Order: sequence, then structure tokens, then C-alpha cells
Amino acid sequence: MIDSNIESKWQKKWQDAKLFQSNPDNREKVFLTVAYPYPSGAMHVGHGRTYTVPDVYARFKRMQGYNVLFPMGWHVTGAPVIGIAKRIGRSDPWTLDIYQNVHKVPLNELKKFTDPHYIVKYFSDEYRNVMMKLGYSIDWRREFTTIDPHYQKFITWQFEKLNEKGLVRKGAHPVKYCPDDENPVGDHDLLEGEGVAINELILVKFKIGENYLVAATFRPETLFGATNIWLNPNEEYVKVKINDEEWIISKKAYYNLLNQKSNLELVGEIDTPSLIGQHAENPVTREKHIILPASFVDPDYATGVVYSVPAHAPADYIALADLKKDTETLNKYDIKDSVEKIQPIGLISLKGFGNHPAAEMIEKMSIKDQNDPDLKAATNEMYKLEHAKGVMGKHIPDYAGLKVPQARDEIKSYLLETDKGDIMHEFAEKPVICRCGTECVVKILDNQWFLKYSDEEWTQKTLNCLENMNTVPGEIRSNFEYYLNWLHDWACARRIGLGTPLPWDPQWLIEPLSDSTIYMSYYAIAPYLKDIDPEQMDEEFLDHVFLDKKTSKTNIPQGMKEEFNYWYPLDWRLSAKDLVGNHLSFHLFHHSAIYPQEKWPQGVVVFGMGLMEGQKMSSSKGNIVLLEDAIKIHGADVVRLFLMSSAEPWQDFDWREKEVIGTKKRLEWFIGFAEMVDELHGSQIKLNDYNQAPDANKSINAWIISQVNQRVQDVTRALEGFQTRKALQDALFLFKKDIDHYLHRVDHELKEENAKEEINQVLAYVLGIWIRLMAPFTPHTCEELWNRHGGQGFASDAPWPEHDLDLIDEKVQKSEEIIQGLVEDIREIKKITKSQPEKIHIYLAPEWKWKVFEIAHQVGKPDIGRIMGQAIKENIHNDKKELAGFAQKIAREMARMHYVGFVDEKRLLDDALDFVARDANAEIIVYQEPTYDPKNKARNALPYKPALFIE
RNA sequence: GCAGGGGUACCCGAGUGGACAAAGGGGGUGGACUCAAGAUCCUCUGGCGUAGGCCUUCAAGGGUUCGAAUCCCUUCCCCUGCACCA
Repeated sequence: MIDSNIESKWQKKWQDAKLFQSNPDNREKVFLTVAYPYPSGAMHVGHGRTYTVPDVYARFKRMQGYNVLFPMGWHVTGAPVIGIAKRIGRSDPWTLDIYQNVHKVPLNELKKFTDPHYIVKYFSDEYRNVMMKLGYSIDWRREFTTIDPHYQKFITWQFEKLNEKGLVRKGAHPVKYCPDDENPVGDHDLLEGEGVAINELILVKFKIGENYLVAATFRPETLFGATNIWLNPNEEYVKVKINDEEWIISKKAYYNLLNQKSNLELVGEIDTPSLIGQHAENPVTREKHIILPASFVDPDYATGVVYSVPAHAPADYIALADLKKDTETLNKYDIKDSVEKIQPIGLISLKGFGNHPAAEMIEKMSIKDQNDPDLKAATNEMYKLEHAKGVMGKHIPDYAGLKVPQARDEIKSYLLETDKGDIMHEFAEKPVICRCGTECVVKILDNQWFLKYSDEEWTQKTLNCLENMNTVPGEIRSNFEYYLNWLHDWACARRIGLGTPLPWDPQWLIEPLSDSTIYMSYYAIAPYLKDIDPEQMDEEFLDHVFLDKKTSKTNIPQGMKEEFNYWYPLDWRLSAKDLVGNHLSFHLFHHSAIYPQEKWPQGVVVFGMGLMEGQKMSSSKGNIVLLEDAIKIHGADVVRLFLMSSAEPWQDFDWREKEVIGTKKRLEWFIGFAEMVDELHGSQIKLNDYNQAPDANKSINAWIISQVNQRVQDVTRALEGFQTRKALQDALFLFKKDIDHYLHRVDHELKEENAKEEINQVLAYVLGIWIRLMAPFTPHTCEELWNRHGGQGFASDAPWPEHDLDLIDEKVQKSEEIIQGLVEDIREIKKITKSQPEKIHIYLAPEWKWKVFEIAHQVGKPDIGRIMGQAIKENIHNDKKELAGFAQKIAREMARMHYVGFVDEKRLLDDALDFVARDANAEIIVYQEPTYDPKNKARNALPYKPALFIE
């Protein structure tokens, strides 16, 4: 039923009609962009959602009469494809497997993937192809890649602006670094160690002879409790020269430090055992500490030298205990007497613990020795507790009474200022391994360029920008506020990758997040650039176009500047949730820095993630569904429909094959309905003849017209807020349910000519509205139906239906509820009594009960006194006792009831009598007055709820 | 740790003070159609009930209110992000 030829047919017609090529005119505009893809892999259904949301919104707004621009480009800046090309080049099996089997690249193409440019070309072609197959209403004339020379000139201009405004600075920066690739690596480049943080450690120089034994610590405040120094006697230690000092550290530490310190020089090897038993001087307390052996010391972590604080560090405490028992070692190094004398020195007071918390922690967690796997947990726990609640002891000079974090900062400053300490960086966890298999190191990059997002003035300006902006969903706003304030300076340049050179320091390339902040502006000028030499796009040129500055240039194309001013500011920016803290925030920063306020972004929409059958979707794990396959199996409209209906854009959606098929059935039903309308009509209808709602004589016809108008209102409202799921809930699922119900209700009337004529009119009206409501979601199907049923022009261009408030009638809706309530009541009574009645007597509520309802409604509260008072005053019923009983009974109900006024139930039931009789399979007799009432049921009758007697 | 979002029936998921035993979908049940299967349509899908009703439920406990899935407090649990980068 769903035919891919139909889809390609309409795609071609749209293209031929240039339907989605948007040019400035006198209409109101809507400009929306979605983050352009980085084409390093095939497009899966997760991407499908990302790009379908703006398409649906664009189509919706277009039908409402706006001039809508929805463009697309390719973000090819960055390093990942370089790595991929390299790995393909050396036939890395993992990479080959992913590209062959997950991205489904044919072998002859894969061979060419050693060229990173080819990779992005290949996948951007594929993306474009899939986007076209999905029927996106993109203005393809504006397409570009981020390494086009024209675009590079635009980026150059942007960075010159930022630099002129003093928003760029130079500095040093620690990064994860692969020594083999000679490049920083991001988390996605890692085989192991994803998300591992880089920590800063303080180096403390313990003087030993003319040299320094350099220990590393997170907790310099504990220097006052140091009792000894630990080395691992089985490891190699070396002497290195740094500036004019000589340090003793482990050999592995030396190699790590090479990446962090310049002018580091290996001077000589050390005989490690000879150090044991010697003493080194604490730079703060001037005490001499003995150097002792410990197996827990990892030579690859930090400097391989640790100073020991047994009172507060569980590892030190247990290592000391181990050593005291180890007579062999004590004798070997002749340190027995010294070790025995060592006692923990408490220096931090901690609520709930005594003088030596580490000892208690060891006890509590039953740590056996220094090789116990739980030792790490004990250390962490201790660290957290003392960090959060510890206070420096009274006997500690200068720092007494300070909280631990504060003391730590002050001691750190003291050590650094007096040159008694230094800093190094280390991974929080090891190993960290690059995809190429090499173990990564922490490297300090000098001469790095930073965007100064920490700049207060700039942040404030950007917060202003946020304040005047819409965020969808609304809750995401506080995230933005948080991130804008939190953002540190951003290292904006790289050594490796594709991209634009930094104009004033061209050995650096502008990094991908930094070159995609204001590029939405570029879409406005993109169609003008074909015949322009990029060299002409200098600062004066672009200042004129984007900032309205005067120019004497004569080679700037006519209309370029005007076009930018027409489309800008950007109305909506759409992007994924995880980009709130970088891309989306950067885009606000850069707009606020470069453009005047009237050009600042107007809104953002944030996306959730995609799941597949409940599992996280991920190319590297292979559990993705390629869009191309999904389109092939289900058709573009079904894919679109499922993606839009299964979750709101900002929620995570779950691709479940079973539910996709369910969606497909629903769409087929819609198509079948259209056919059925024609069939009932007896000949092809012309939708244009049915733009007005027909006059309804029967209440059920008024009901469906009311429902349809209600749905139109709800769908429109939902789409305005990008709630595609809610919109479809109304436009498809509930709409279908209404029609199901309607058809069920009128089924028996289709044989009567008179009734049928009205039904036909109603159905034609409904169909015309329905096709248009669905057009943004399933454009191909809707074009086809629109065309088949004599709609004018393209459905994509047809006017969006507007709801008529006069037709949304609460009484009509209530009336149908009354009928349904009645049918359900009959069913229930039949079920309970397990009987099949022959006659059903229906008693309507007398007039006085309606009056009591009216009074109760006006009173508005369950205030029986007032209701009674008013009722007696109006003299609505003679039997005061019955009146009181009734008032009491309904007082409570009223709060729950949706009272919409008097409904002529007699007329209503006459209308629906056939239906009720058929459903109940019995004769129905309606009584306004209870002339026959053997079981005295009539007194139960309420407005909206007639009484029943079945026999 | 910090920040944000959550816990609703067999599953997914609406619902932010009364119309709620709780939308919609999926799954299941029974029925109609059919030689049959499939598709389609209808019913039911917390418990009890020979008259349209009653009882128990929205992570757990406590509170506010005439009235709580919804508001407040406490506890437990889950998810996402925390950067050198798509």
C-alpha cells in the first residue's frame, strides 16, 4: 500500500517546482537550522529524528504561510576522519569491520577511505541522498562544507573579529595525548579509559643531599603528618635535571614528565635499594624523614615517590604495619629500630573519628595488607570525608582551624611561591589507551590559543542573549544558565585535522566546535558565492555584509547583505542535549560577541538520544539501524511518522521494530480511509468543494465536526512548541479513534439515502482537514492523497487548517458522552445480571433536577445549604424531602462533573436510538415521564445520566 | 562530588489539585467476519459485585487540603552531562 515510487515521484515534483527554495520576499520569515552533520559514518535512525523535527516544523510553518528557510551543510572540520583514514590505511580490523558491516560501505569504496577528504565526501553524498529520500524540505542551493575556501574566509573573518575584541588569549593546557599519533585525543578516540579525568597533583621537593626526592600528592596539607617516604625498591629510579635542580623520581615518571616539563634532562640511574634507610628533609616542617620500601607504590603513577602520612592515609598506615612485621626486609635494609619508632601523627580533626582516622578506616573495612583490593576504596572514602568535614588541628602552625580545602589551597600556594613544590598532571585512572593501541599520556600544550569564555563581560552579555530567547523544552534553560557561567576558556586550535588556519598563527587550525558557532549566517550568503573569488571576501567585504559597515567595494553581489538581514536573526537552532554545554552555548557566546543584539538567536530546541530496542544506539557497538535500510523496509513516511510519534524531540526515543510496524498500519488505515470516503461517495470527491464544515442535523455529525476542530486546535498548539509526539497523538491516533467511533456510530445509517448524504459531506470535510494535518509528518502520502482527491496544488503548500471555535461545542461533546455512558451502563448491567434483555426502559431526568444542577453549578461549592436555599426560593420542586435528598447527593458530584448546561436528552436519544438499540440488541423505550416504572428506577435519573430499567 | 531529569498498570508512555481505575500505543483476552490463516472491526485487560456500584492502587513513609498520581518534607532507586570534541 505504501509505495516507494510515490515517494520519489513527489520528491521529484517538489524539486521541479523549486518548492523549498526560499528567497526573501514580503512575507514573514522563519529561519531554522539544525546542527550540520559530521559525515564520518552512515546516517542512522537517531540522526533521522534530529533532521526530521526541523523538517516537520518547517513544513508546518510553510503551510501557515510563512517564508521558511531550512538549509543544510556539512561539518567536515576536525581530526576523527584523519584517524579513520590512517586506521583504514593500515587495515585495522576493528575499523574495517565497523565500516564494512555497520556503515555498510562497499569494499571498492572502502579502499579509497585512506583519504580523509574522500570519507567526508562519500558520507555527505550519502547523507544528502538519504535526506532527499526522507523528503526533507531543504533548500539545497545553500549547501556547503566547512573546508570550502569561501567558508574558510568566513571563519577567518569571525576569528579576526574575536581577536580584535580581545576575546582570544594564549596559554598552556594539559591534554590526553597519543605519543604515536602525536596528537591530543578525545574520548571517542579511546579504546580504554573513556571519561577519565586529568588531575592536578602537587609535587613536594624533599631535600636529600644536593638533590631532591620529589613526591606527588593530592593532599599537601598532610605534610605536617609525614613520618617517612615510600619508594618501590623493585623499580628503577633516575636522577633528572630540571632548570638548575636535580630530582629523583621513577624512570617511568621521567618519561611521563617529558610531556609536561620542558628542559628536563636525564642525568643518571639510581641504585634504588641504596636510598632505603636514608633521610630526606620535609620542606615545610624541616624534619628528616626516613626512606622506606613499599610495594604499593606505582612507579608509573605521578613521580613514583610518596610521602607517608599514616594517621590520615590508609595505604600508608597499612604499609607501615606490613613493614613492621616484615623482619626480613627490616634486617635487609637495617632499618628495624627506626621503623619501630614511627608513630602516626594526627593533624586533621574529623567528627566521628579519633586522632588517627586512617587506622579506624582500615579496621572498619577489614583491610588485610597493602595489596588488598579494597585499599583504594578506603583511601577514597578517607579523602572524601576529610575533604568535606576535616579541620586542621590546633597544633598545626599557621593553618590551625582551617577547613581542609582551604588549608590545601594555601599550602599549595606556599609551596609554589617558595619553589618548594611544583605541579604535575596525571590521569585519574589508568590505563588510557588510544584506538591505535598506544598508551596515552598527559601532555602540556604550550602556546595554545583560548577563547575567553570565562570573561565576565562576555558571559554577562551572553546571559542577556539567553534571557531573551525561547528554549524548548523550558526546563533546559537552567542548564544553559549553569553552563554559561561554568564555561572555562576553551582551547580553540589544533595541530591536526581538517579546518581553517588561525589567521594570525597559521600553524594552528581552528577546532570544529569553534568554527561552527555563527555559520547559520553563512547560509544566507551561500547562494551568491559561486562566482566570487574567495580572496575577495576580506574583512571589509564581510563587515559590510554582516555588520552593515560602509564600503567602497563594488564587487559585492547585489542583494547579499539584504538577504542576510532578511533571514537573520535565526529563529530556531536545533541540536542534541549533550551539546548544551558546548556547541549551543558557544553559539550564543559568539553571536553575542559579534552581532548587535537584534541579530541574536531567538530560540533553541534540544534533542534527546536514540535507543534501539531499549539499548543505547551506538555505531561503535554496531547496534544501529541505518536510515537507508529503514526507508527501504518501511518507507520514508513510516520512518518519519514513527520518529515523530514515539517521543517528544527532547526525550529519548526507542526504535522498536514492532511499534514501527504498528505505526505503519496506522498510516495504511489513513490511506484506506481516504479510499473509503470516495467509495461511500460513489465517485471521486473534490476536496476543494468541502472546505467548509457542513451543517449538521444529527448530533453525531456535529460531534465529529466538533472533535475535528478541537484536534486542529490541539495539533497546532503542539506543533508551535515542537511537540511532535503530542501533535501526532492528536493528529493521527486520537483523530483515528474519533473516526472509528464515528463510523461505528453511523454504520447502520449508511443505507439511508438522507442520512448518507450528510455523512458524505462530513467525511469529505474531515478528510480535507486530516490530509493537511498529516502533511508535515507524512508529506509523500499526503501529497498523493491530496492529489487523488482533487486538492489544489501541493499539499505541502496548502493552507494549514484553522480551527473554528464556534464548531468546538462542549454540549455536543457532552451529548456524545451521554450516549456512550448510556451504552456502557447497559453493557455493565447486562454483564452483572448475565442476562440478555428484550426491552430497555430509559428515564430522563425531570426538569427540576436540571434546575438544581444549574443552581449547584452557580454556587460552585459543595455547599448544600446554599443550594437548598436557592432551590426553595425558586420553588423548583414541591417535594422538599426529595429535593433535599437530591441536593445532598449531587453536591459532592458537582465538583467532579463538567457541567455545560442543559442538553435536550429527548432529542438526543431519538437521534441515537437506533445505535443504542443495536448495541444493546434490545428494544429501547425512552420516557420523559415515568409512565411505566415497575422497579421504581426513574428516581435515579440525573441530568447527563438517564435511569435504566432492563427486562 | 556537582548540575539537570526521572520512578505511573504486563511493557512503552500521557497525566502537575476535583470529569482519574488513570489518554494513546504495544502485548494479551473474548467476539464478529472467514472454509481457514491473515488483515480488519468490536469488547475486555487492578479486585469484588445478579443494577449502572464498592474496595485497593501512581517508588516508600509522613504532611497540607472538603479532595492528592498531581503540592510540601524525608528516604530509597534510576538516567544524562561534567569538555579539548563528533
